[in-house]
Amino acid sequence: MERRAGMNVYSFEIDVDDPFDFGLTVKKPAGWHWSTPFEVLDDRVFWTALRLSGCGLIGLRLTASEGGVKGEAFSRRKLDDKGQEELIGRVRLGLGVEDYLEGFYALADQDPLIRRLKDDLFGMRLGFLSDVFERALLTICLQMAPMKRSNQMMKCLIQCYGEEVRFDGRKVQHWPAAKLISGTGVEEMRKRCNLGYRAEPIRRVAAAIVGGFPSVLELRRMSAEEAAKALKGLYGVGIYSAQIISPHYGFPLDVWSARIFYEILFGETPAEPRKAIGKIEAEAERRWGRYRWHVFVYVLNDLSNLSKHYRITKPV
DNA sequence: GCGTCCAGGTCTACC
DNA sequence: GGTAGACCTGGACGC
Repeated sequence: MERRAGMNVYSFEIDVDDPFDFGLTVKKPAGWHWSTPFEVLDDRVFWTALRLSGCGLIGLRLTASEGGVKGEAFSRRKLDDKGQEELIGRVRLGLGVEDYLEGFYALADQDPLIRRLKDDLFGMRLGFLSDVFERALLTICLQMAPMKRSNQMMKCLIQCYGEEVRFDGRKVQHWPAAKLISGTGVEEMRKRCNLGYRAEPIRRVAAAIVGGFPSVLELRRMSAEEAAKALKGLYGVGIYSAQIISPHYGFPLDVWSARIFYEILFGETPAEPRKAIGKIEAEAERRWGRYRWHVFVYVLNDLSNLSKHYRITKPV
């Protein structure tokens, strides 16, 4: 641990087995953020932020290295042993250190879709850095709204209620803290960020987090079923959102992804995608089994290439 | 310019 | 246990 420009800097290294592509992992081609929409990738260096339970918001600089990643965590408060352990656990989860890409890629021998995905996005791991509250904000904003409006709501939440951390000559804006949102009026949030009915579930999820709801690392230690049950207990979080938030592998189909997977699996556009979800889930389970989450992430990040070979409806 | 429709789910009431 | 209807808002679309 050293001091630099008024910040405590904790350096660490994380080994990641091949295949591993750092850039594809932290900045997925479809544009989904790894931790916050305001993080920055510049060649082999990535600046982002995350919130640790005992230390608040910290800045994170990650650099691709031989055999993995070198990291520096910038914090106002010194990271104690518990904080360091939490940090390493979160980054390992984010980098998908335990994703079993070899098993997924082995399917390429018999599945032409996997072969194409492997060629296009070789080394992309599936993890995400964000914690339960940030993932819940994402999924609630995605509900019943076109992508453009979802992005408007998320960016407004960050700009109106979020925090920023300045470190290493950079500034990164990050999601609001659950404690702040749990104490903010529903009506104020609704009007300020045009959240509509979503303001109520956002405040109630925040209150649950403040009340001791399990962190993403704690959910990881549970079974997939236990984690899903806990998440579905949150007001505003249903089956779809729970699968997005959970660190266990799922197959979270909404109307948009259901349409895409139906087109890929059955070669035609479904008249009613929502009603086809059960059929798609069954076929995905049969064809890809435990790797259906791998397929899900790879497909949604490879649509521009896949659309040259499959008839895929463009998103709204 | 104005009215209508509907979107990357979830909850609740009702049967 | 299954299902219809309501829910905010703003952009797209037709006229």
